[in-house]
Amino acid sequence: MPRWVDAREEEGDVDEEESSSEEDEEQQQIDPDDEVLEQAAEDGEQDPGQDNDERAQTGAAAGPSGQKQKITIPLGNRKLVCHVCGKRGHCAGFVGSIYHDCPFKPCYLCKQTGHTTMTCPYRIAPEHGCAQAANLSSDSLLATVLQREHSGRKREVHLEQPTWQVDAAVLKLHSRRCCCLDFHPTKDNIVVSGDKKGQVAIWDFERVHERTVYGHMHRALTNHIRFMGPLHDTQCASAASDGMLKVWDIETGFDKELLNMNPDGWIQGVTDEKTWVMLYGLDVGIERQLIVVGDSKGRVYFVDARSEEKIFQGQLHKKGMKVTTCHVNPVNSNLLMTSSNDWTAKIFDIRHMSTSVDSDQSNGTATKDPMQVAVLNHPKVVNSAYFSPISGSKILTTCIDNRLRVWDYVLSANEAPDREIVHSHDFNRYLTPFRAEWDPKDSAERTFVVGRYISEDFGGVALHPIDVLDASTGRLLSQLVDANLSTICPVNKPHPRVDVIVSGSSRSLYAWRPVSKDEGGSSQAATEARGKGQSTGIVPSSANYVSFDADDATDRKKRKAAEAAQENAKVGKKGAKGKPGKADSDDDKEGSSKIKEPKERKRK
DNA sequence: ATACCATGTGTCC
DNA sequence: TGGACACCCTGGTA
Repeated sequence: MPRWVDAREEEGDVDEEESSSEEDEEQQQIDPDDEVLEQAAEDGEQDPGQDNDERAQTGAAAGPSGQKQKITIPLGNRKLVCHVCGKRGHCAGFVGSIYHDCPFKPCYLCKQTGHTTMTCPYRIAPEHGCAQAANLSSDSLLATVLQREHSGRKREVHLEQPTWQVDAAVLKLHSRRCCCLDFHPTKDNIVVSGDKKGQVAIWDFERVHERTVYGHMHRALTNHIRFMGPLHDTQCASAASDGMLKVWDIETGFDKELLNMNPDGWIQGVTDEKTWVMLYGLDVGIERQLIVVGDSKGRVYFVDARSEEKIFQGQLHKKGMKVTTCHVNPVNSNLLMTSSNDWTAKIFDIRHMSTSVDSDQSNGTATKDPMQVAVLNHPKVVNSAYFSPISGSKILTTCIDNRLRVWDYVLSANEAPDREIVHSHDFNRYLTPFRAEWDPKDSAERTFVVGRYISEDFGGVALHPIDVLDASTGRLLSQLVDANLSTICPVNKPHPRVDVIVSGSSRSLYAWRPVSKDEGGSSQAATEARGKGQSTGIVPSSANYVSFDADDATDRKKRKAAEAAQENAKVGKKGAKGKPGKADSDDDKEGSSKIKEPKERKRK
């Protein structure tokens, strides 16, 4: 299916729809430059405004007015229309597994003009375009490339890096896309996840069928989940867009509301998007059992998990801007870092409370704010800001300007970052925001993990790898791909104790483990396939796949009937039963799967 | 198979 | 300051 075909075209009379696929291919392989130049000359007198008008017209072709003219796209004449810029003569889109940018748009990766993503120097550079922040400007691009050429590309090869492979996967665990993850503080094989509809799940990635789903922990997007620490290892805190901060038990599903920002609920005609408050960034200071949570209005709240009371509320970020993450320093729990849509991350010292500039005076509870120690300015929204996990002295931020920033010392946080790493993760709409996460097992505090937005061609298959990067050099250490995982993985977390990375992608969870070279499975094959330019695609891995929502079109009706029958029978429900995905069917311990529904049932 | 849609941020006026 | 709209390598459902 040609992904580049625009809906507008389909509304028009496409006269030669039946043009053969070879023809299509031929058309798309036209050198964009030639065609573009030619076309630009042709369109010389046509300004962008007109373009827009034309677009609007065609878009409204089916509108009630009916007088809009249909456009005709004579494919035979190679008059392609680009759905990105609306100009004719070229088409942005996939050709096979390789995406061709619109030549009139800046590079998707580094956002600079003059080249496309395919030829972006940062994409080719061995250090992933990593540069001292001061050097990072358009006129240093050449210098970056020069330096690369001087120092050689040998550093790209790092044999000691393991190859990662999906070891276990639970497909369609959630009913909506997965938004957050956290690992159990004491049990190495347990991960919890939350989804876009407020569903939370506990999954055992060693016994892949073992999972528990609580259907309606929240009534909206679960933004963050954090375990309450080893002494309270069945307790989780979660913050969601329904404005609730809850602490709940993973074994019973029993939950307590610690904060409800919208106590009156949604009142039709009164409540709107402006008055509704959502909770975003969440962290737990384990020692003090202090829950820190930010909301959609730039406010941050401290809640004492023991007394279950709010002990602080303050406007720490710009009004109306959401606080995307909160992080308590792992060594000095007095230090708090927040990141926000107001293009900053900030560090606070919560020992020193000073008179607040604009905290909420009305309820009298918040008259002082923690002392602001540093402001980390960014050119765009900051998706996340985390202290390094062991010493707490480094800082890693994810910003939607496609740069990952590293500060080597907290004390220099007020200055420019020590490193900026160009990396494709600018996408917030439709997807959970990407957040780069430190690997807590790396004592050098260099390794971190982040999902990649732009796809890469792996032997004829377009996949979105998960990148393991070195914060000290910007070097790409590993890229995790699997043939069965074709969707983007915005949510990734390295395990704090064992060699596991868990990824949340769409409704599914995947657990990756390193494999040695000789037993290297399909993922390695996939990685190699890229270099060898194999066109055969990737062999499915032999991982323990289990699906809880068999989505085969052929099975769908059967499943619905079965679900209906179950529903009627009103038996303690297990959800759509585990269907072994690929390789394992011997281990289908039906009895061990469980969906607990203490309050409401998982799905209809 | 295809249409549609939910959705967040930036920019322009 | 707020509304309109562009963005345009999504994933799921009807």
